[in-house]
Amino acid sequence: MKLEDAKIKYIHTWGSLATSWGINKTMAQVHALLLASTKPLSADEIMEALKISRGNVNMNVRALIDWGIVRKELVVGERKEFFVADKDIWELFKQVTKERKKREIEPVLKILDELKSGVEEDSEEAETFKKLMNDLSTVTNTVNGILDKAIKADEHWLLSNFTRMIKK
Amino acid sequence: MKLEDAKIKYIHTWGSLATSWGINKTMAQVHALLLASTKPLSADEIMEALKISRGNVNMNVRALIDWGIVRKELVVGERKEFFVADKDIWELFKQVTKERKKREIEPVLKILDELKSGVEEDSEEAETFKKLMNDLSTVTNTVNGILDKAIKADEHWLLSNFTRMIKK
DNA sequence: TTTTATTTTCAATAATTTTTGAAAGTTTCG
DNA sequence: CGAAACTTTCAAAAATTATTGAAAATAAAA
Repeated sequence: MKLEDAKIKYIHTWGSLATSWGINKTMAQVHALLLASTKPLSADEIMEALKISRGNVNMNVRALIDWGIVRKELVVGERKEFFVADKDIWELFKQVTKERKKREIEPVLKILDELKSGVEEDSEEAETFKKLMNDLSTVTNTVNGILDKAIKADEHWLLSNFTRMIKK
Repeated sequence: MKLEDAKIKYIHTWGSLATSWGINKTMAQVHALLLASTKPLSADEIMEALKISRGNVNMNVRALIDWGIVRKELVVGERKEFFVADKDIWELFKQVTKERKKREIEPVLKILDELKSGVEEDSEEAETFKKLMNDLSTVTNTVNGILDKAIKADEHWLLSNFTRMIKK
């Protein structure tokens, strides 16, 4: 397979994985492109590579920066901005995990707790409901805790400790 | 707070969490409704509770059954079908994890491996690319392995073993 | 300061995903 | 069998989400 074709396939694959996990496809593709690049890329280069508009590049690059997984890099003698993605994939994984936890999981946990304690009634139905809120909280909290640990862990810990643990 | 209001808020909350993780909102809401119900519900009852069409109920209930998290239940003396969701939230978590792994993660791993070994070239750029494929594989494989373990674990193992491990 | 390059914004448009609802298909019952 | 009860399908419509592109804003250079 030619490198160019492999890159295209990789960018598409990553984009559709992202889509099925609720992440904008173009955002994932811009990130994938930057990951695979040996040098910083300008907005024009991203436009050209992914055949997307300037506005779209701008919005998605901003979002990636906001997520903490892409940064600006100055190129000497150039006036425009260039962008790079950190090549450490563990760092990426941790950063994405951290952001999603913060943005999506934690607010839900808060609401579940409010609902659990907010209902005074104690009919059978209310009890079922409270138990459900409690169970959902427990699972979500456990998952949240595991993710916390993963975020704090270093690569070595994740690879050895965790990996050893999960191999029966 | 009144139970009815709490239920509505819970169904909405769960629906929007699902949306941000790439799961259809209505599907999550139907599931949430069944979870919170003390008795099996018919298509008509779901339509009424969520104010959605018959076709929509049918499609989403089918999808939930396909995911293995909802099942039909016969109600004596009734001709129509009734649906229930398993109340064991760990079971739900494991089932959803299993399906997403199978449907989304594993196919991507396969492609990453193909791409890693499929490129013959060995320029600097090709090497960067192969390293990237390798790193993405490693992280994805590790995550996949952790999920595998979670799927096989029983509730007790998850709660004690895993929880203890993740608490510093 | 003025000009030029570059980035940002955002209303309009396009693409995608979800939902509807009515017709067709099934199943059950008399 | 035929009718009634119920479920499924799917093309069209609606809703949501993503993208464009040109104008406005900003920053650098002259």
